[in-house]
Amino acid sequence: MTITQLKYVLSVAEHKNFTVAAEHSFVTQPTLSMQIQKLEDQFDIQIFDRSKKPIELTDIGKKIVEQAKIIVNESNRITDIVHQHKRYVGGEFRLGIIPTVMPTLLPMFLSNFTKKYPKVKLIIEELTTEEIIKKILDNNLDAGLTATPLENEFIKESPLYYEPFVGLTPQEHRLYKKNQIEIDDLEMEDILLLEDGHCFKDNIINLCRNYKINNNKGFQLESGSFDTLIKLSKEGLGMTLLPYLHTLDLNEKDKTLLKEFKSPKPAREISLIYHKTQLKIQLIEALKNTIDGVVRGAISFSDVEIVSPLKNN
Amino acid sequence: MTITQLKYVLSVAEHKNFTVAAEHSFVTQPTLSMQIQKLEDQFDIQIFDRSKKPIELTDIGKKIVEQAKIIVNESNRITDIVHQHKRYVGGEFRLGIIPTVMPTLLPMFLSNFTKKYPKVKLIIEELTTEEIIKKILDNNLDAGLTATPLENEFIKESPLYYEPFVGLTPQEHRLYKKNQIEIDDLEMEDILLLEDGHCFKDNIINLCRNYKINNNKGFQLESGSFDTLIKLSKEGLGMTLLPYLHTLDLNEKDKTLLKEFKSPKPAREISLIYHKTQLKIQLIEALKNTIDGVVRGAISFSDVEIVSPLKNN
DNA sequence: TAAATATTATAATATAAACTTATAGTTTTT
DNA sequence: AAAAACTATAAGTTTATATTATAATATTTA
Repeated sequence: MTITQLKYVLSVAEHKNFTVAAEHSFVTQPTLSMQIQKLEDQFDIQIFDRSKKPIELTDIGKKIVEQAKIIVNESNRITDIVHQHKRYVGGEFRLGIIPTVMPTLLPMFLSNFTKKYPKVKLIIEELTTEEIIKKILDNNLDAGLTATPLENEFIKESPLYYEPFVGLTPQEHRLYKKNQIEIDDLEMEDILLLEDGHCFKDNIINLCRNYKINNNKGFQLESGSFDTLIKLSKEGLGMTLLPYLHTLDLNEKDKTLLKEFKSPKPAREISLIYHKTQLKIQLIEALKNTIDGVVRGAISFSDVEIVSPLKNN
Repeated sequence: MTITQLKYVLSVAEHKNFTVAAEHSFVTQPTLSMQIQKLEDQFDIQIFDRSKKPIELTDIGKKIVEQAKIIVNESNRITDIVHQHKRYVGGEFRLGIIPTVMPTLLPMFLSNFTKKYPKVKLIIEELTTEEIIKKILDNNLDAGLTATPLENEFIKESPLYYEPFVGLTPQEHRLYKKNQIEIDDLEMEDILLLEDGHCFKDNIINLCRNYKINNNKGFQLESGSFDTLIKLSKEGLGMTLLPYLHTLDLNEKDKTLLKEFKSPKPAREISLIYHKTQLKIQLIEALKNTIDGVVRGAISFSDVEIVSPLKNN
């Protein structure tokens, strides 16, 4: 049994296909077939049920895969240990970021980070929370930036900042006259939301849920970007809610439409999340500290109330 | 990096000598040197400081060794998983037993066990508690039978039975007339003890410690076997204390000299101990159940008070 | 201090393992 | 029924691992 063989097993278990798994392992398909057969022969078991299409894991195969994950993970940690000893912060780092955080946060820390840690190759993907969690669990991402808490037993969350929601009300809106708004003021019917998949939408739904359950508007209109929502809102189709950092980019005229919430301001918690096994932990720490540094100046609210980003909560 | 290389590193770390480590790994010394060099080159570090005699681990080497232990351990677990799936209980099992348990307990379960699990090759060693702990930690033993509690953070204890101490008083002894004895009756000066290294001796010392601190007899006489102690005792050199199971083997005449303790009887706790990582766990369970079965008939005291086997407690 | 001993590193070479290309054998899809 | 997709097998190459022989170096012993 070799670590390489175990990696091949994990790859096939992930892709349910020898050919694809081989490509991802940078070897040819016969290599993979042979090595996995060797492993199966050695223990006199079948790891995969090749009669099923797509290929399935056998019962014992599932257990082997679980243990293989542990072994491969622990063996990856050796590199971590060496890097830590050399105080070397480098290598690839795959970071997933949710769409509603990406455009505001990324520009704030990216150049800082790459200047400070030039040997790190940051590979950033814009993904939904669900995709990020899945990829972290499958070891296809090293960390993610998402709204929290997520309540996933295998994922560790390290909160970075609390970002209040800010209302944006058009002039003709019933709340326009108010200086500050309250959660009780909100009515789902006249709030414009992002489309499904954005956890920011779930944040808002959770925010309102306790107060108004019905959310059947006369029209259904969901967009993928805040800019669209803002435009629609200004046309009088309803109010909308923005994350605080997004409001910093608005022009002066639009800023007059903003309405802060009364304290404690409802806010979303944005965290760096990563696998509990904490691989590449020194890189994670570096990233955390960099973001902490840039965010501290821009955003610091003391009296906030965290709204969960989870669905069906 | 391969698991084999890591095993070589662990072997050298253990034996502090490439040549000896090679023998224990069943390869030649150049193989070991080369493979370890390859590992060192790959990470561009030195694992061993070869200038020191005997060889020492470098700082980073120590960390590598710790991680290597985890990886090797977790990879050994694959075999466990396969065996468990096949409901196969077999292979080598290395068990350490302390001298004061060996002669009484081993005959009780050995033939039962080998009959029930014919594919297991039990390798039994008589060792002191300290040796057993060390060997379990170094993965040179799979489990041990010792007095507990040991309070070792890496070792799990699974109590098997509670074995009361029984006094043996010669006819001319001041306690001979008593029907039952109490801890307060004991005086270290007239108790014959096993020699150093036996935890049973430490049991007795702990038993007496709270009542009489001074243990300076006019003569010093410590033996390695209970049989010698019994003979000496019968010659009038003092009383002695025996573990309950040992008293079952005495002849009828000697049995008249036995004195039970008043309830709650002071007793030692005998446990099956093994590494917290629980390798070969199904074999450990098998052994536990077998011993449980044979012991249940022979020994079952409900009202006992456990005496610690630890020194300086 | 020199010789003997013990120990690790290196070189040359053999053996074994891992990988690739080519292709056969299945199953699934069109 | 033909084409496509996929896995297994065979033959041959490359790479990795191991051995034997020996050099280099330090440590003991005489």
